[in-house]
Amino acid sequence: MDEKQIISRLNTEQAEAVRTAEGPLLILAGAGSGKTRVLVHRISYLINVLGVWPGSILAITFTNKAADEMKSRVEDLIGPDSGKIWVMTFHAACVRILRRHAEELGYTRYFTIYDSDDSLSVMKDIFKAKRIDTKRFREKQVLALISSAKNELVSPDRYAETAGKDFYSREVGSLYEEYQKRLLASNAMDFDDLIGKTIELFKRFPDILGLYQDKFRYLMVDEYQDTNTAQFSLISLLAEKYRNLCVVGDDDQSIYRFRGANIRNILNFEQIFPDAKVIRLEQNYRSTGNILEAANAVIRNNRGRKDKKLWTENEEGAQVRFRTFENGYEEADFAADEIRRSVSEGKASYRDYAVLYRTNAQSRLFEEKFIFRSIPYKLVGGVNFYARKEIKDLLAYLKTVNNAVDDLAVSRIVNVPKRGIGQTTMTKIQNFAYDGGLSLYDAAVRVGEISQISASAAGKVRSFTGFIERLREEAGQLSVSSLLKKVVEETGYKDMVKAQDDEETASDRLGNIEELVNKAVQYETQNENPTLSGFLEEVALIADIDSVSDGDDKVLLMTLHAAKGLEFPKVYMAGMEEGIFPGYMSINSEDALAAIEEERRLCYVGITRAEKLLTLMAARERMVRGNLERFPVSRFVREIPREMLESGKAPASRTRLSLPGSGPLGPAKAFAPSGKAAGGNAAFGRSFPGGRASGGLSGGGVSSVRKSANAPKPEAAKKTSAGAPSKGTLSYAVGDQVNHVKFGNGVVREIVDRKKDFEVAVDFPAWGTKRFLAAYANLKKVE
DNA sequence: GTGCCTGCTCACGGG
DNA sequence: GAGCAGGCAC
Repeated sequence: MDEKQIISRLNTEQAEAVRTAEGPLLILAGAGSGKTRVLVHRISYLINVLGVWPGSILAITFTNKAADEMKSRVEDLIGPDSGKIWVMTFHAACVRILRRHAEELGYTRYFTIYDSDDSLSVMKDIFKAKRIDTKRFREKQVLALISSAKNELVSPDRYAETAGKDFYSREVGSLYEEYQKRLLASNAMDFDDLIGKTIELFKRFPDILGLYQDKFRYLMVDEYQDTNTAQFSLISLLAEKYRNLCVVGDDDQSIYRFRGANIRNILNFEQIFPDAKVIRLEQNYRSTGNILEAANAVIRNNRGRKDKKLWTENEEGAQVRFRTFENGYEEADFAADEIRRSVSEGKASYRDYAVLYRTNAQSRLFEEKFIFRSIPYKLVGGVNFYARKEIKDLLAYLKTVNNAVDDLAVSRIVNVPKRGIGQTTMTKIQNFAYDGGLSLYDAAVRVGEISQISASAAGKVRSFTGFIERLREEAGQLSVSSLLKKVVEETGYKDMVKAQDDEETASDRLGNIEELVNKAVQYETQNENPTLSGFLEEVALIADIDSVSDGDDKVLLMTLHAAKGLEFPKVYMAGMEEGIFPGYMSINSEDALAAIEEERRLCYVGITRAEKLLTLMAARERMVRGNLERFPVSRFVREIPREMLESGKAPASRTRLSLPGSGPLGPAKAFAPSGKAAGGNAAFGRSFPGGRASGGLSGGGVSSVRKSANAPKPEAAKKTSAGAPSKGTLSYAVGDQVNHVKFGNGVVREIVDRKKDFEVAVDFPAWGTKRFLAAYANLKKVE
């Protein structure tokens, strides 16, 4: 494709952006203004017109889905050479660099990537080991602080320095240090480390940085408004030498402040790069005039944004609709009914629709109604596939084979499925590992040297390590999927699932296992050089949204966050209520102003997803965490001038809220739906406007449901009798001194002959009298 | 050693 | 409403 062809497909501003190949460039790309089009054509221009070598281009996106889309569109334009371009997410690019240079930083190239669940497990272990009072510190909170520290490039050392005398900060600092120590010992990095360690690599080894600066002479960053300080620093380092940095973003769509996104990166780009060229893309090709006007009306209430106004040549289209309902059920039913009707009348396909909401918890009602009306849908988000227990277990086997010093993976699977290696044995192995500076796995291999472990327990440990050894030997010859299948078969994992779950759950989980095997096969076919660590890496970096494909004729259900970058002919935005959206957390937050502006940007993102028809929905009352709450209509709805909204009849609803005027809101601080602020008395917590205390709804009703759900099943009796140990005889009598693993030595005070076993009462000097069943207590007579 | 029950806590968004 | 730690029963 030559220059003329490329330019002919673009408008004036787009063409200018494509032609600006050298120097810093900021493209302010409004929603639906064709920014992917610009990026793709810019790459084509660099290669086809300027003769740039494809391997010297690095294009960074935030999701794999965006990267894949860009890759395939570039391939359409320039052909197979496109494979040489690095089009990938921040995290993937960093992993690729780190695998090559991990040794320099004290890791091996087989390092494991920890997701947030993994990080939480590590932190819980640390809390236990350091006996941290969980009333004063919370694991998640500490992790959040560590994460923000990493996003701001604050090392444990510097954290400790700046903590000063503040007790809390000092403690967090020491937890941060310990956390990093454990990750390094496990040859593991968390998501933030992937960025941070790459920066560390570049800063400590200027020659390595130089290598990549020379390689990536042309840098492009998509969704630039969502970069955090660390990511910005990474880009700056790479761009320092040749300064060919093109960033594309929209400050109005910055919605990831909570995970460290620094909106100043885009707002101050021209200060940081004074010679930067700025190009604005303000023509929208996606939405109707009415939808765009509504979006503009909402977003103009934000301060501190770059001035811009989207416009379109598209038709005005239908008015934006606003519907109110008695409750969340009616809201969901309305959308389901409309969708089903217009599809059955042949006016639309399921894939034309998306339902967007603020929180994942809101999806349930829609799922119910969609199932009830047989509407095919796909739920994006919620519990990530790779976060499911069975998937994490099986992957932990692969991780152990790949990186045996990953203590977290080892402790996850050492007794899953059950092989009789319980907490007691594990504690002994852990102590041995700790004393000798060994990994858990190495300690387990040397189980014979641990004197307190009985021969039978040691045998069980050996059969585990033997199994891993065999897998490791075969890993060289076997494909990833064959290795995975072997793990599933030889551990008896499926039998465990069938035995411990009810039929429906078991079939779900077995399906997930099949799905994982499929993913492994898919990975092998799609990669020229498939490796075990390559597969684990791909799996670690995948996001739920990545699985959404245009092929399925399904309604999409997802959060507003997940919807960024997507577009649909018809969009429903649910839960347009004060307290839901904007959420009460932002209304009540310390910097409510900034928090609500971020919510407003989220609303803007939602509105601009719609091409032809947008429906805003609100319910008068809804169940929030088991409590019935009432919320007024969202301020965002009120920010759209009345005459722009069509608030016609809502067939599913009998009573409708009248549309409130656009006057100022009442006191925002009134929201405290969780009841926390009221010192535990839930009735006082529900202080919604005009609130009536609907006490009594939570307690009794909920627990009676739980009871009936857990009614004993007929097979319960069978299970227990099968698993019970035999009674046998005792090696000690009343008055004897005995030893217990946890409580130490004590004196037997009483032995009672129960039907199946002896009940033994023992006096311990430090613990008082404890009662055990002999078969389980494993008491040993002290001679 | 393990499974089950209970009470407690937490609770927005996600790579 | 859900997930989890801790206690209890077998």
